[in-house]
Amino acid sequence: MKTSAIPLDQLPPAFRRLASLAPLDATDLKALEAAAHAPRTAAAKRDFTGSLSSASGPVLILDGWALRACLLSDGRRQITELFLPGDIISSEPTDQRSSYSIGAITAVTWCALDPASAAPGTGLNQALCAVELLKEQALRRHIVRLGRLDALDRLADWLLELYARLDSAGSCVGNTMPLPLTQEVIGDALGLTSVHVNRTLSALRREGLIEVQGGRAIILNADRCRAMVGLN
Amino acid sequence: MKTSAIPLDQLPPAFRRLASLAPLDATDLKALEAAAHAPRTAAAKRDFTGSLSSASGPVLILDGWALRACLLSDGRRQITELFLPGDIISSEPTDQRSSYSIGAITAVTWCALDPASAAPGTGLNQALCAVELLKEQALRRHIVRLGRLDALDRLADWLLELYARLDSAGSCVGNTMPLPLTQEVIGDALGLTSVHVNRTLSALRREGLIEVQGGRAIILNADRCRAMVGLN
DNA sequence: CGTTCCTTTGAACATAGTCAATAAACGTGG
DNA sequence: CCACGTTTATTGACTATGTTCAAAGGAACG
Repeated sequence: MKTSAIPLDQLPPAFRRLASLAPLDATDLKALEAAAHAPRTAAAKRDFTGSLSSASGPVLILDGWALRACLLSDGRRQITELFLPGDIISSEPTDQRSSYSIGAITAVTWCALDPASAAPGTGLNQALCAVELLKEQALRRHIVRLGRLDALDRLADWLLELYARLDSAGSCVGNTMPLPLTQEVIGDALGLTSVHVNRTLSALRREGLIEVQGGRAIILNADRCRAMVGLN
Repeated sequence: MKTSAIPLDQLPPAFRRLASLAPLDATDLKALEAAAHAPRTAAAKRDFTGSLSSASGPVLILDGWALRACLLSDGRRQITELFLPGDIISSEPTDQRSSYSIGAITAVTWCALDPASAAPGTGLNQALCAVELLKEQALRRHIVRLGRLDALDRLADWLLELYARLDSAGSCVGNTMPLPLTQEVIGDALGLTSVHVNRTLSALRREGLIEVQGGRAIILNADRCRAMVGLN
């Protein structure tokens, strides 16, 4: 039943990301395309927690960058996750009081997947499980970053993770990746102030490790970054 | 089929925790007891990552405290999760290179659950899903703590979370809970040094908020703790 | 009873935060 | 295409929170 040899390179990033995690057959792709036929959008910088609750199944990011953040009573916030094309936003039932919210960073296109199309045994189901697993690993990794890495290592390690995720969706060119984030957003993700992010980015560039500028990041020396961080 | 009215109070903590998350019927309890009939143990302070791989299904902590930690190349470590009685240790396939390990804090008793006994639709399945969901929420919350709370708030918020988890297993007496952790372990969980944990614990006591001593913690003023932290 | 691990405390230091001011980039409407 | 207002980036000086190093006192355990 598997029509293999789907031309990965021609898929849009969101589908390509999923296809990179599990073999998707024609049925899976048809289901994805059907879901993507009823796309919803969220404007840049807008909270769209509310619109998500209308979705019955898993929510798939088709395009754009989104985040989950927690607001503190003094106005500061901590971003716990970024959602890129191909990512799934899990529903988080009940615990709505805990003041987590989903926001769009850039303009975002998303859709709800039909639970039936991701029934156990399908490639799509495998892919969604893999995404979920990766997300949990990413949460743990972020805990390690925030708990034990200083600003330089934290930023380097985090940018490398983003590169890997974007690359698996085919969104990177050479060692360059899109990074449509202000330094303030980066700070909110990494538990730093935007001022300190700015200084740390300068340091990364000065060291010839990573260059961030104009909505893009260039990994100048991945090996040296990894050696510096000392994780793995 | 549901034999309701199971006397919660008489269940051992691990079962009680699960029963608090989903209604368990006699079949569920029988399955749990069967699994617990083949208990495995890990000595205090020992790594038991290896023994877990022999388990075919979900691993349930029956007794004792365990942790998942990540070791850095310079010897420091970050604890990402604590596992208490009633918690499930998820398997983490493949990604074994990432140097996460499971260790016993106290002596630990655990068992592997039969996947069949937790088939979809059973109460046990619901309970396991609920545990998994709570764990993911705990990971996010910890990210917020590490990213945005100072040592005092971090410690207070974390101890309150531990209290809630222990209480749902029936392990607390009044406002007192067991806390078999050295200040070094607390530091590794919270991204602090043991020295600073010590000073911060003094501050918590001085403020009349929480008292930690001799393997126990007493929540002196939960409301004031929550107000101070400013999360939720 | 001695050894080891854990806690407690002090002093000096380091990393990151705060406040503030300026410059650059961006978006919008003329 | 330019002028203007707003957001974002950059830099400096100062402060604060947490770390490091070191030493000493307690508690636990064989």
